[in-house]
Amino acid sequence: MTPRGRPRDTQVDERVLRIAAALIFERGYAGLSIDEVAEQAGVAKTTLYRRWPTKDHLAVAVVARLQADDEITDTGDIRADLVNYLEKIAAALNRMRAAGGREGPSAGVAGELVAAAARHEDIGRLAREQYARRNAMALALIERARVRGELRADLDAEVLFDQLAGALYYRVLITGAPVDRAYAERLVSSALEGSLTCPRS
Amino acid sequence: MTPRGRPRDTQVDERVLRIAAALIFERGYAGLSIDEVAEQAGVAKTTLYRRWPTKDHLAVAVVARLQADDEITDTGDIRADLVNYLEKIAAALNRMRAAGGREGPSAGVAGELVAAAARHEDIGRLAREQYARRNAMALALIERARVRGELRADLDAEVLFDQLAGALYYRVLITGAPVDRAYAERLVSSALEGSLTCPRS
DNA sequence: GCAATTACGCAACACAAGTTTCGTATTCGG
DNA sequence: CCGAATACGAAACTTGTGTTGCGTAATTGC
Repeated sequence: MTPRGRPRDTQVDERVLRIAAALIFERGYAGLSIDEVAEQAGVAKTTLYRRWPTKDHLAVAVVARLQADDEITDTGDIRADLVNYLEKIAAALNRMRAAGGREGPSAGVAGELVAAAARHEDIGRLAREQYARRNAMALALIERARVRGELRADLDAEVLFDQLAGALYYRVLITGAPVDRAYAERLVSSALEGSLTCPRS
Repeated sequence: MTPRGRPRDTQVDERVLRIAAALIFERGYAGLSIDEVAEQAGVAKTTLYRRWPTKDHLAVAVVARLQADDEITDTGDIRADLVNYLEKIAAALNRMRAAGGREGPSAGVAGELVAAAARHEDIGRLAREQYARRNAMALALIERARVRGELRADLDAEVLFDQLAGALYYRVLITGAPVDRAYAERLVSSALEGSLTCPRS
């Protein structure tokens, strides 16, 4: 079952992704030119399009390979675990936001990737699978804390994670406010402790 | 201090926005062509670019004019008020998501607008001003509830609103999950009541 | 070795966003 | 009425994405 025809040059993938990463982080998404990548990589444009059908796909591939697989830590202290996890997400978001050398509160490359997921069904599906994987890890963490009595029995874990992750994305993508460890701590405190004067009433 | 030269034809703005709205909601952002809008409106392309310097600006203008100014209701029941407010935000998001006739969990036009805000400093600034206005109204609502004793005195109002609005945006833009009134109720319950087994400990 | 299959490079092309140039049309201030 | 300032229309142009056609190279199955 070996593939029939001439095999692809695997060095091309490596070289192209490296060059594209340099361009996108130096000049931003708009500064990433397919023609320039092809020229710098010494390949024809058709060779690029054989691997990544659009510029969006190439950009997603570039960013995807930098995303360290966020491993989750379970120390038994749900508050600390959540803060650590959110800090990893925030770091990834800040990396993407910094791409392009912007200074202001721009969402940078992160905003373009959201649009890419909206434009192409396959990118959207891929992204949702990634988020589902992450979500499952976080839900498992929350579930363990619930079982051992740290969290309420009638907890809505899905909503809790939406609240935490959503607040980070909202600030980066929409309001442009900063996200750092201090914010993650405020966020977890607020979500865990609630807002009512007299809860469970 | 009347402007010097020939005045702009105000009918053009109206006609162009109407045509652009029809195109963007029927065929999505990619199906919005400047050339086609100009042709259908019976004006030259330069006339469009005099008013909206990029396609992104035109798209933002189209969507902005449909956004009903979300008025906030203060019934004295913070839970009900928050649910109502979130439902209005969700309705606006669902409208944008529906644009383009997609079916799947795509973010539709909403994703493109996020990218537009990331690409153009002025659009980003405008958007942040809008969100700041909305945020201020929500914060005032929360503050009143806090003063009358419904909410905790040491509440972090900024984070609370990020949690609520952020979860909605996160689902629409990132995970593609649905947002409706039932979800808004789960969200408010979770945020208000907290997650800890024994809060204030 | 030979046919089928796939990859590659090259060049031309289609298409849309955005720009430039230039001639003409309005409006205001004097 | 005249000149400055701005708007409009038409057309050519630039740039970048993405496509197509074709000749050539590499690999597999036979």
